[in-house]
Amino acid sequence: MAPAAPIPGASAPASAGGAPTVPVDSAVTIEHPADPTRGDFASNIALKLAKPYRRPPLEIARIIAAHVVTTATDPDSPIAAVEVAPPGFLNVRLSDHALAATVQSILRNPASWGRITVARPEHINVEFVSANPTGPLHIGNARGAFTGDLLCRVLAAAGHKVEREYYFNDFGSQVKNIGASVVAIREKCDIPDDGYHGDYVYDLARDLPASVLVDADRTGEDPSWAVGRWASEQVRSGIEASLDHLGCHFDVWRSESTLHNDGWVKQAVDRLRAAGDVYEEDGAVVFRSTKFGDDKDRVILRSTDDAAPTYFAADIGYLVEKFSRGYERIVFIWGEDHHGYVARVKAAAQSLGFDRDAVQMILTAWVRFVRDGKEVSMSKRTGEFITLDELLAEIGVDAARWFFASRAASSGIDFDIELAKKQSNENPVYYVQYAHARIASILRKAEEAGMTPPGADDARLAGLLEAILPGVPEAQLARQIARLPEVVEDAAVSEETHGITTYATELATAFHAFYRDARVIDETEPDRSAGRLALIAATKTTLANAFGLLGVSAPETM
RNA sequence: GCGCCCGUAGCUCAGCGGAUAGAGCACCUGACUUCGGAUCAGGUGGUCGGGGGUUCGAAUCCCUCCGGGCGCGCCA
Repeated sequence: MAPAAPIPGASAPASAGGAPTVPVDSAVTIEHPADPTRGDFASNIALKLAKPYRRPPLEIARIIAAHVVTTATDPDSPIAAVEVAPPGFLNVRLSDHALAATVQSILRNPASWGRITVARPEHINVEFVSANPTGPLHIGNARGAFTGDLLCRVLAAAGHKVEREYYFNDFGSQVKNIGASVVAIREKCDIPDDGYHGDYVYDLARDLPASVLVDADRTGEDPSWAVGRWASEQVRSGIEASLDHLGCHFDVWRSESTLHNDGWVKQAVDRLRAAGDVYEEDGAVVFRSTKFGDDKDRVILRSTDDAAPTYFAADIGYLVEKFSRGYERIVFIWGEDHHGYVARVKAAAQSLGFDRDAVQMILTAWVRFVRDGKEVSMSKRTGEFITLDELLAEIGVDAARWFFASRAASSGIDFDIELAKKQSNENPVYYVQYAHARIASILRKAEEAGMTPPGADDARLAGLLEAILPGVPEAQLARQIARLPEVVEDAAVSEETHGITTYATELATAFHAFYRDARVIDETEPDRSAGRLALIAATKTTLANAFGLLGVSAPETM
C-alpha cells in the first residue's frame, strides 16, 4: 500500500557515542498502518536496527520516539505524537496544523494537487498497442491501450516527460495478405487461406476506390500490395479513431517502412557488425545475442547482401532511431506472449552501446475472452473478436477504463462481455463518481443558501480548518485526502495503476461516512459550515485529480 | 524438454518481509420528516494450490511438487 521508502540519513543514529554504522536498505519502510487508530505513519526501523545494535527493538523504538517527541514540541511541527507499539513499531500521528495546511494548499492550487516530482525525472518514450493495421482493435489489443495510457498518465504526474508512441507494420507480408483478401472479395473469388475474413474486410472491398487498382495496373505492381497499403491505412486511421474515443492519444505514429527507408536498420546492422557481434551462417547474417544473455543467436538478415532484413532487424533499427531522439528510458508494453523477445532486444541495446536497463518491457497478461463460461478464440484472421469500439459502446469508457485500471498488468483476465454488461451498473466507478457528484450538489446548494466556501487566500481559512479537524469525521476525511501524492508516487515507482482505483474508492467511502456524520450546510453554525465546505471542496479536487490519472470523467451530476 | 507468468473468500481481484489476510460483487440483518438511498451500519464466507526451508516474524523470499496460461521461426 505505502511505498517502501528508504529513510535518508538513517544510518546516522542519534544515540551518544560508539554507535555502529548501520547499513540501511529498502527493508526499512514508512507506511500507513492498516488500522488508522495506530496513527498516520508507521515505521519498522527499530525492528531493523535491533540486530546490528544487539538491543531489543522496543528499547530502540523508545529511544527514537523520545528524540522525535522533543523536536515535536515545536508548535509548527507536523508531528503531533509518536507512539511505540510491540514488537517495535513507531507510530507517528500528524498534527491538525499539518492537515489544515495540506487542505489549504489543495484549494490554492488544485491543478497541481497530486502531481509530484520524482528524484530523477526522465524523458521517457512509451510504446504501446502497436497492433498491426490489419483489423480493428479487439479487446485483446485493447489491454495494452488501457495499461499504456494509464502508465503514461501516472509517469507524467510523477514529473517525467513522457512521449507516447505507436509502431505499426506497413512493410511485411500481412499488408499483402489483407490486400489480397480485399481484392479477392472485390473479384468475387475465395479469400486466400492466409487472408482475413472479418466483416470489415468486406467493408474495405466495398469502399476501395477504383483508382488504387488502376494505378497498380499502370505501374505493373501486384495489386495485393497496392490495395494492402490502402487498406492498412484505412484500418490504421480507424484504430486511431477508436483510441481517440477511449481518450488515448499518441504523440508519434511510426511505420516500419520509414525505419528501412531512412536507413536506421542498415545503420543498426552496421553498428552490430562494427562491434564484432555478427557472423554469417547458411547465407544469413546472425546477431550473437547469446553474448548478452539471450538463449540463442538471432538472424537479422536473411541474405548476406544487406537485403531481406528480419522483423527483429527492424526493431534494432528502431532502437537506434529512438535513442537518437534523446530519451533516457524506452518502455515497451507488450502482451506476455512476447516475453521471449525481451532478452534479444536488450541484448541488441547492449551491443549497440546503450544501457540495457534503459530499455524496459512491461508485459501484460493474457485476456481470455469467454462467452457462457467457455473460451472463445479471438483472431483477426477468422474475424471472430470483440472490438474495442463494441466494448466501449456496451459498457462505456469510464467503466471499461476502471475495469482494466483495477487489475495488475500481470494479472490474467477472463473477459465475459455479457457479464461485463450486466455488471457495468455495479462498477465501483459509479460509486466514486457519485461521491464527486454529491459534493458538487452540496456546493451548489450552499451557494443557493448564500454560503460560499472560504477561498484559498481567505485569512480565516487555516483557523476554520483547524477548528473542525478535531472532529472524527473531518479528521478521517482529511487524512484520506492527504494521501494522493504518495499514491501517485507508489503507482509511478511500481508502474502499476490499480492502487489509484483502490485509493479513489477508499476516499469515496471516507466522504460518504463524513456525509453521514457531519452536516455541511448549517446556517446556525456558519464557521463550522465554512470549514466543512472547504474540506469537501478539497475532497472534490482530490477525487477529480484521481479520475484524471485514470482518464475517467468527474461528473457534476449523475 | 527448456524458459517466463499466474494459483488468495462462492465470483472478480488487491496485499508481495511486519501488527487481527482486505475490497467490490453475491448472500443475510438493519438505517431516511434535514445537504442526492447510485448511500450508510453490521453479518455470513479463507488449510493464501500442497510440502519442505530461511527469519524474531512468510500470502510475501528460497527449494520442490501439483494445476493453469504463454513462449521456444531466417513469421510478424
